[in-house]
Parts: sequence; structure tokens; C-alpha cells
Amino acid sequence: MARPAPLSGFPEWSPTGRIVEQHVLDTFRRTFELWGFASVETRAVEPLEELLRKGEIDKEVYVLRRLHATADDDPGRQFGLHYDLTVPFARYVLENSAKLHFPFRRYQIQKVWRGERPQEGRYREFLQADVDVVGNGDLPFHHDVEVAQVMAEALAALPLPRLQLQVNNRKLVEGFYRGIGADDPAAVMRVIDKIDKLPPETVRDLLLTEAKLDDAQASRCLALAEISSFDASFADRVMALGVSDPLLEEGLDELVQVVEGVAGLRGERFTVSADLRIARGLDYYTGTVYETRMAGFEHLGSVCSGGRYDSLASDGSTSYPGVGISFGVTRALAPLLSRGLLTATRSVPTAVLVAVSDEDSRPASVAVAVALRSRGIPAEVAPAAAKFGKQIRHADRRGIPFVWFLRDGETHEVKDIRSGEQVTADPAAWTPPAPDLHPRVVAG
RNA sequence: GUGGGUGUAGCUCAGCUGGUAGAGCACUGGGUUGUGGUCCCAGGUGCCGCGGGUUCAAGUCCCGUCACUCACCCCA
Repeated sequence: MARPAPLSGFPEWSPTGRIVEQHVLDTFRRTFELWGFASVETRAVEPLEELLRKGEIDKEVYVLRRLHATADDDPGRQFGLHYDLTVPFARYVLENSAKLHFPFRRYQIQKVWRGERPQEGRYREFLQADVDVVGNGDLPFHHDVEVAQVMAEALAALPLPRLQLQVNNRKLVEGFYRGIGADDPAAVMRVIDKIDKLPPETVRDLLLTEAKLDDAQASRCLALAEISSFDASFADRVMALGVSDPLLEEGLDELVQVVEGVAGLRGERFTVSADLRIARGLDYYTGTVYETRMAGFEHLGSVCSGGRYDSLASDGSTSYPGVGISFGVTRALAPLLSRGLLTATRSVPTAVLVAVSDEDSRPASVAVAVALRSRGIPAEVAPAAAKFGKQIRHADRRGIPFVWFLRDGETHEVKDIRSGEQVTADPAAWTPPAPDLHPRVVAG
């Protein structure tokens, strides 16, 4: 094929899709900064050993190498592209700990790469938007509430399908498993994590075989996993299971605080619940864990996740506990864009196309565009002095709402091509209605 | 990494048991001597993913390969 084919897992948007994406990114930036989070961008590569150290071994890390490596390249020093933003951020904190002020609040919006088999909602190159707070030595629990709040506020400002933030707490479930005498709480959690995918009998079997529980223990674990509520009432139901353990009490208390703390952000587009089955795959979480489902797109899994990690970064003497949450920009947006559920009012930034009567008078048209731009109105000049019908169509195809005409180089008129209404106008004074000034992002 | 599906015009696809490639949309021109969207008329378009095999004959059957895609796994 002469024409290059798209590369699976490396999505590229149309100009319209990019307008949507940039609007989303702008919204995150504005909201995060409103809450006082500083922007950080880390390099795309990390030493391979760093990348493989934290997470699971089978992370599909892309390795970086020079095509013509020479003796100057240390064969022992390999680099890989980062597969999330938390690990590089932990490294960044350690590297700059002397210069940063703690608790350090940062947001980070960048591409990450994972060499997994692509499918809808799962890509090899994708954007994540992270907010985290990291402390020096310790980090007050109220930040667990805060990161959920700031993310919820950003998401609520976007025309996305309804989102449900599901919260759980590792201390709660681990304490519970310990309280019933489970020898390997981590194994129990791995099994419970599959509860949505496997039939109940299979989950019970796995609890008996893999997690080495007895029948009564398995029943209580399943009973815990079934608990969920939109308010703090889940706590009573946990207590009713009659398990007691100090860690359980602590986790219960924390989860109540998060659920109640975020309750104020509930709306038609955003709900919050305590879901005691949420486990999260990553093992570095130590307390609060978050997941987020998008209505109608449950098959994507979580589009926004995170949690509390008490010791992701540590230099031996000091540990830097953190809590953060990450929105999967590409995961959430790509399916919405491809289905037309999220789109922009036009495919270009241009608000006004200045028509050209003939090439000799192009300078007059250019002058109009200059005047409009000087007042912040995005304008472009028609590419050719074609028939006016064609010039209008040029604008129509792109969704440009206004076409500007000059008669005899003197009379200025601007036409709203949606209504057909055409009025005389002054390039130094005319302004489009506010909603038409820039493309808007709308639910399709 | 494992298992399935699909590759034909710019896009969505049709092409029955092998007989020499089609539709709609889009695009271009005209109807409308410069103001679009509707309507009418006309027009162009294809290494039928790639390589090999069977056959008088392959888009169609067989093998291989690549790409895309879905599910599992894992996760944003």
C-alpha cells in the first residue's frame, strides 16, 4: 500500500478530536492549578532497572536503544519509556527532595507507553492526567480526600457520560482478612479482584484453593466484597459481619471520611460509592484506593484510578508517602470520539473566514483578518479568490460560523452562514457572540 | 503471551456453489456569469493486504505472511 496504514495502539486524532482532547487537558490544568497543584513534566525515559523494580515484572516496557550503538554506550545502562507517571514522579521526588517543599502538590499530564496488545480502551501510547500529594516522612490523611475532590471537580466540568467513583481501603480489607485468620491476605485480595469476571462458585473455589481459606472464611470474605453504599452506611454492614481487627477499624474510619468528604460533589454526572470489592492490581497501594467507571463503558474498566502509597519513594532514611489519582485521558476519550458522543462545534479554531474577491484585493482581506486577530478573534483568509459560493462552502465544511465580505474594498459585511443573516460590520469593532468565538466541546 | 474474526473505491460495504469488479455516501464539474447547505445532470476512482499454490480461469478455493480487530491476561 502506498498510503501508510495506522499503527495499532498508537491513536491519532482528527483535528476535531484534538480540539476535544485539548479542551479536556485545559480543563484539568485549570482545575488542578486552581487547587494549587504545581505542574511537573518528567522525561519520557527512566533507567530500565527503575521501571522494572516497582511494578510487576511483566510490565511491557518499551526499551530505548540507539540504532548504531557504539562503545560509548554503556551496555549495562538501559533505558525504557515510562509506563505510568507515578514511578517517574517518585524518582523525581527523591532526586529533587532537597529543592521541593513538602507536602508537595503536583499534577502531571503526559504520554505513557505500554507494549500491550491494543484494543478499545487500551493503547500502547496514551495520555494520563495525574494529581498527587507527597509528604516528607508522613502525609496527613485528609489529602486522600483532597485528591479525590480535585479530580471529581475537574471531571464534573466535562461533558462526559456519568462517572461513578468507587472507593475502598486496603487497610480495611487486609484488616478484615487478618481478623478472620487468613494466612495470606494478598492472595485473598487477588481472588476477590476477579469477582466481576468469574462466576461466584469459581471465586469461592479459588478462595478455598488459592487463598487457603476454609468454608466459613470464604463466606465472610464474599460477604464483605458484596458491600457497597453511596454513603457511610457500609460501615455498619461491615461491623455486622462481626470481625474485629485494629487495621480494619482504621481502614473503616478512613473510608468513611473519603466517602463523606467527596459526597458534596455528587451530581447527575458524578456519583461516589464505597465498594468493598475494589482491590486494584498494583501492590504499592497501602490505604485508600480509587476506581472510576463510566456509564455505558463499563467494559473499559476503570478510567480514573489511584490511591494511597506509603512507601513508593524512599531514600533509606526518609520515606515519601503519597496519595494520587490518575485519569486515563486516551482510554476515556477515544471510545467517546469514535462513537461521536463527544465532539467539537467545529474542526478548526477559526471563527471568521475573510473572503477574497480577487487576488489583487487580497491585501484588503488580509487587513481585515489582522484587525480581527488583534482583538482576539481567530480569523483566516480564504485560500483562493474562488466563487463566493465555494468560499462559503470552504467555511461550512470546517464549521467556521462567519464569512466576511468586502464590497469594492470599502463596504464590509459579515455573514452568519448558519442563519444566512448578513450585516454591515466594522473590522475594528465587530465581535462574534461569545459562544462562537472558540470551538466548544459538546456531547454528541 | 493465548485464542477467535476481518482485509474489495477516500468512507461504509455487496460480490451466491471459481468465469475476468459493484452500490450508497464522499469528491469534481455543470444546472445557478461570483453568496454554500436541498434538488437535478454528468464524471473519475481500484496492485480485491502481500507472497505462493490448485485451475483453462481465483476477489472467490488451499497454504503462508503481514496488518487491523475482538476476547482472555493485565491495566489508565
